[in-house]
Amino acid sequence: MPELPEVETLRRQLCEVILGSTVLEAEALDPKLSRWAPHLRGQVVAIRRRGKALEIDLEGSQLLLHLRMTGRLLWGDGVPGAARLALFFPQGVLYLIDPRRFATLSLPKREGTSSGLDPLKGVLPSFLYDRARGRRLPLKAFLMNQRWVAGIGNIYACEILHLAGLSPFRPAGSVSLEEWGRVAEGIETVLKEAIRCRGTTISDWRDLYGLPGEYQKRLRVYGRKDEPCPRCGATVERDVLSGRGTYFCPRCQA
DNA sequence: CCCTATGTTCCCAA
DNA sequence: CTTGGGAACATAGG
Repeated sequence: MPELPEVETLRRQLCEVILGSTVLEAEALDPKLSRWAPHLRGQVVAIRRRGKALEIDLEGSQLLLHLRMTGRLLWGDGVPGAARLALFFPQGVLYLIDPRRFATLSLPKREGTSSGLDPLKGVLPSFLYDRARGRRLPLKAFLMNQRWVAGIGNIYACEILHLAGLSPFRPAGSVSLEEWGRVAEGIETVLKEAIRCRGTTISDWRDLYGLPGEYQKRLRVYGRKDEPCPRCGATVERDVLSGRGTYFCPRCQA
């Protein structure tokens, strides 16, 4: 579920609640995660976001948490259904909830240059142009590949391309420098606005306190098949691209 | 039963 | 070796 805005929302809320606090005990409710429980102890020294993943520094260890499709973090309030992990703090309990059990814990790899840019730090059109040159994969698949820009998933890719007025099916290598400028602007506009809205709740995304986000009210095309395009009034279409539902306006996304 | 789902990784063919 | 597409992972809901 979570893309960059949702993970960034969680990161900020986790900093409010557990940064500097101490994990007294970790309990793996899902055996798939039991090997990590012993590593989850001690003071929380830092919480960073790497693309869609959270990197958590504890006194004696460093772990990378990726929520994948249905992972959620919830602060306190009794044991929720589909809980896979519980972290006990003096002031409350943090649960990892994940019905499909795709979420992963791992040891972060130290790599700076080979991982994708963080879109919140600014993306240069020339960087995108250079990386896409000669590639025939669809523009939307390029944006969703975490190796170039890290954090964009299916919903926000659709929204960014609508704002930029570009077809998701365009070969990435055919996009001009001027058009990449519109993509870069769309990335910044959409992701920052979505963070201000605390993410997009279409089915099950909730923030750390169980509250839904607000960005679903602002979606331009995602989930709006057969509705009018907010820019030109043409009918929004849905197609499948790289196995993912893809929403776009056939008139103003060239 | 069918299809769909905010993600990543592995396998395979070109 | 590189590129891009599709299946797999596991579960719930329409």
